Amino acid sequence: MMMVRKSKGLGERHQKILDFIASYQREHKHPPSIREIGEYCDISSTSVVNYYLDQLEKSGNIERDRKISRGVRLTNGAPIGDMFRVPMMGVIQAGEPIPVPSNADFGSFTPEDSVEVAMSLMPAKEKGKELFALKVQGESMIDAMVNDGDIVILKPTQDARNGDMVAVWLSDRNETTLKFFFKEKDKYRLQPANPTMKPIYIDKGESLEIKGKVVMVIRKVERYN
Amino acid sequence: MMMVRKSKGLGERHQKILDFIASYQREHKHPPSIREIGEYCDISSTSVVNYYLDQLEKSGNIERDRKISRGVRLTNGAPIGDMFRVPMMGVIQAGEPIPVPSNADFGSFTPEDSVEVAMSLMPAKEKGKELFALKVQGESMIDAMVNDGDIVILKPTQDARNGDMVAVWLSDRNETTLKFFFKEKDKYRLQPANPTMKPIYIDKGESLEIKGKVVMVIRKVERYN
DNA sequence: CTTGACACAGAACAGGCGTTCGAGTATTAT
DNA sequence: ATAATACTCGAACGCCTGTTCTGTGTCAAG
Repeated sequence: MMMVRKSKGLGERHQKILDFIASYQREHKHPPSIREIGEYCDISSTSVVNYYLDQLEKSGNIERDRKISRGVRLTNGAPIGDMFRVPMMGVIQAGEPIPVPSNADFGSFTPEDSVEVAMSLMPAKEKGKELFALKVQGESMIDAMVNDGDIVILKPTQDARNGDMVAVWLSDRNETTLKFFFKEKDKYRLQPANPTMKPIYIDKGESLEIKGKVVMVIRKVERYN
Repeated sequence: MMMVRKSKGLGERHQKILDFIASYQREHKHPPSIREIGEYCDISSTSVVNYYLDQLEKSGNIERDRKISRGVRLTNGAPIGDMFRVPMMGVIQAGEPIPVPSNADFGSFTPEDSVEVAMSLMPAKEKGKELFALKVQGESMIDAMVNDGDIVILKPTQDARNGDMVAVWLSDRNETTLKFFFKEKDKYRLQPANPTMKPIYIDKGESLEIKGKVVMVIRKVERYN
C-alpha cells in the first residue's frame, strides 16, 4: 500500500522510537533493549530497529555504546542527573519569622522535604549555590504574585541589589513579605510584583531584615477550593 | 592473613564498588556490568560481586533491576533521568490565539524550545501525559497570578471540571485568558486566581474554547525593570 | 574442637543482547 | 520499463551478563 515517504527529517517511526526510549528510561531508570524497542514500535525484526537506530545516531538524536546492552540514550542537552535538589526549610507566612537554614542544615534533608529543579530552569548565576525553598502559606503574598501553596526558592543573603525580589522581615510591622527591593535616597522602596499595587516605603532607620533573594517561584495548580 | 573484620556498615570493598559505579556511570553514561565491577575492584568471581551487590541493595545504597544487563544504579542524591521534557509551543498573550500542539509536534522540539520539570514536582495525575508549555507575554494574566515572563505548563483538553485552571479563548472578546473554571446553572463562571478580583461570566450560548488545563506555573525571578 | 556465619573463588548454565547476512518488497528516479 | 534506493523480515551467530551451585579458608562463639 501507500505509505507517504518522508522526504527528509524524522519520520513517524523515528519519532515513536525516540518517544519510547524516553518513556522507557523514565519508567525503568535504564534504557530499553533493541528487542524491547521493536516490540513497542511493532517492528518484528531486531535488524530493523538497528536500522533505525543507526539513522537516529547519524542524525544526532541518540548516542549508542555499541556492543553494550541497552547502550542507547537520547542526546538532548541534559542527559542525566541534571537536577538541583533544594531543601524545603518550612513555610513563609505573614506574621511568622522566616526559617533560614544554618550551615548544618544543608545536606541533611530527606527527599520528601526537598524540591528538585532542573538545571535548565535555573538562572545561570545561581547554579550550584546554597539555595533553599519555602512553601507559601496564606494569601498574604498576593501582591507579590505569589499564591497560597506556591513554592519559592531563595538564595540566602543579607543585602540585595536594586531590582532583586527579596524575602524581608519587617519587625516593626511584625510581618513577612516578598517584594522587589530598591534603595533610594534616604529610604528603601519595597515594590510589589503586581504593578497595580502600590509600593511601601521603609526609612533607613527602621529595621529591615533581608532573609533571602527569590530566584524562582513554582506553583502546582491542582484545584481551586 | 589478618583482615580486619568490619563490625557493621559499609566496608572498604562496599565503598570501592559504590565509587566505581558512580565514576563508571559518569564516564560511560551507563552502569557497569558485574564483571566490570569485579575487574576494577579486584574481585575475581562474579558471584562475589553479586554477593556485595546484594548487601548494598539491602542496605539501600543501590537499586537493582534483576536479570537486566547493567541494571544497577545508585540511590543517593541525584536520581538519573527523572525529569520530564515539555515542549515550549509559543507564547500566551491576550488578543492572540493560543498555539496548541498537533500530534506531530510532540517529540520534535529542540532542547532550547523545551522546559524540563522534575517528576517529583508534577501533580501525580499528569505524569507521562502530553503536556506543553507556553510563555506568558504581557501583563494581562495578572488576575490569574501569572506575570509577564512566567512559564505555564498545560495539559491539552477541551473540557474542564469545576475548579480546573484553564486557558480559554474568548472569541467574542477576542481575548486569551487564564481562569479557574466553574460550570453553573446556565452559564460558565471564570474565576480569577486572585481572590481580590471579580469573576467574569459567560453564557452557555457564547463561545468559549478551552485550550488546555494548567497544571503548573514556573517563574524565574531575574530582576524587576 | 566443633559449628556456623562470613568472605571468596571458579565454573557452568541459560537467557539476553547486539550484530550480521541473505532475501524479499515497495517506492522513487532515470 | 529498469535500475537504484529505501524499507522490512527472519534467522543464526556469538559474545555479554546475571544467576546459581559447589567448594575452600577464616574467624569467633559455644
